[in-house]
Amino acid sequence: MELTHEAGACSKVPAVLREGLGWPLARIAHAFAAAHNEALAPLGLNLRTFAVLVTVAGGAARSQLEIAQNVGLDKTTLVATIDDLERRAFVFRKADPDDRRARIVEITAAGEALMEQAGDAVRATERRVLADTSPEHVEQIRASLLALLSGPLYAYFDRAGSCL
Amino acid sequence: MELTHEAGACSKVPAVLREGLGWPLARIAHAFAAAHNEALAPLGLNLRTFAVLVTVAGGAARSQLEIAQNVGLDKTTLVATIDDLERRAFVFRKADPDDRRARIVEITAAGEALMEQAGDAVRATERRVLADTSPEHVEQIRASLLALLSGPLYAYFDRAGSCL
DNA sequence: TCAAGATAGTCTGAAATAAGATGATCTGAC
DNA sequence: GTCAGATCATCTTATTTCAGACTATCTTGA
Repeated sequence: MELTHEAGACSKVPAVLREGLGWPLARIAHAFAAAHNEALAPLGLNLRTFAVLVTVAGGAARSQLEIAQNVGLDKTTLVATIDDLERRAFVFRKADPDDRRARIVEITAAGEALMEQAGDAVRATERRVLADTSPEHVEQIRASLLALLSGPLYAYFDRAGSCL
Repeated sequence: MELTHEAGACSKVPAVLREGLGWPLARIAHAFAAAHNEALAPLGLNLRTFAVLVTVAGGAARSQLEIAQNVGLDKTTLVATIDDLERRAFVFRKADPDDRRARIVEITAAGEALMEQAGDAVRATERRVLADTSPEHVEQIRASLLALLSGPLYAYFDRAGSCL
């Protein structure tokens, strides 16, 4: 049935690791990230810069800190990420009139265009990588994953540190 | 229902990210790793050293490279990890009589003892973090995740690079 | 036997990561 | 008003990570 590769790929992995959720999650998330990064590389992006770009575009996040928290990045890492995107003129910083400590980050026209392309690439990658899995099943996995956050795992969700 | 926190935790996350599997996987895997690392820290271990320790103990992996591939580590990273464990006398390297290039890594009695403790800690963490999720559901998620490897994602699974 | 290429482990250096410190600014209690 | 403490972005620094080079060894095929 479906688990063809489990034996092949994981048979030598100790039970303690295979039986839990932590190790499978880590490995599969890593594989996913690799697929996305590969798809985004031709555009000069990776999963992280893309995530920041769309978050900036969305406009839901006011400050840089808020962007970092939404996406799941360390504040220090975000500075470098914005620097990178700003250097290439996909976003720009401007002063926040209401709070002179804060910087408002906005997307440029070039950034919007790039984001469109990148969004297509990301969606295409998801489709390609999940080609063997029915949309219903994917949706079910997604819901299950997000549901985990309702439990005690939530305490670890918004920790500092970069997940991308 | 179960998705209480989805709105709270992810409402500001752009749809492109939330709709796919890549970003949720990354964040949740990161949260899981944080929980495990926290639990293992008092023992002087982390998810990576623990994974290597149990793999060595399992004896299924002959060489260092094989350990690295099973666990999902870069070979360079593994050298440092083994160095660390060896310095603290939890494992030791010995010459492979059949291949003088290779080193056989074995666990010590102290390593076995530590592994027992660490295994308990890891299992307890999984239970704690998944307290709100039924064992059947957990098992279903786990099976779904591993099943993804039957598809095109498998190509990215055994890539070089450390996932832990 | 020898050469060519693959493979195991290690080392090096460049890049990425993140904890903590810093300077500027805001907020609230008095 | 002002002072103490919180907050935003950034910088500094120590650590981690990983690609690529390197040595030693094995394998294969002439």
